[in-house]
Amino acid sequence: MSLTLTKLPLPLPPPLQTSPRGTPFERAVWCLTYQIPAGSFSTYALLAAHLRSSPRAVGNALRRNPFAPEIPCHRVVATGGSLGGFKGKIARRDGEGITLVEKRALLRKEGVKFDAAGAKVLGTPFRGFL
DNA sequence: GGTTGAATGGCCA
DNA sequence: TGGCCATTCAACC
Repeated sequence: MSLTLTKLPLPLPPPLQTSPRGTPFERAVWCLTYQIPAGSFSTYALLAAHLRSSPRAVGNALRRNPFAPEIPCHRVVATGGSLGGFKGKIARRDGEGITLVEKRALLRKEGVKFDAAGAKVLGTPFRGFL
């Protein structure tokens, strides 16, 4: 599906400014993810809706995110509030990794509320994308 | 209510 | 060209 990404009116994350790598679609996903403010969260479905694509492609792009902690991909959860997949770890260039548990802890630290079970996020997903 | 299967979109080897 | 996924929805126990 062809996207009109010739010139995204989106704030370009610093990592992307210095590294113009990635496909236009991936960059679009990363830009949208970067717009999610701390203490908020969004879903794959919402990102997909804005990009006129499918959640599967969004997850694919986030998985290919070369700037794991810089781009707040941890603020993107699955529909329903589930944290979704994280493949257990996010591979970092240093070999470090962020586990699903740390992802949840990070979100909670930013102010995101979780349910009693701690498996789902509470509140309204951020959808104020440009 | 929880689990399984199929559909879908884009990227890499 | 074929296969791989950080999803989602619907149907079936």
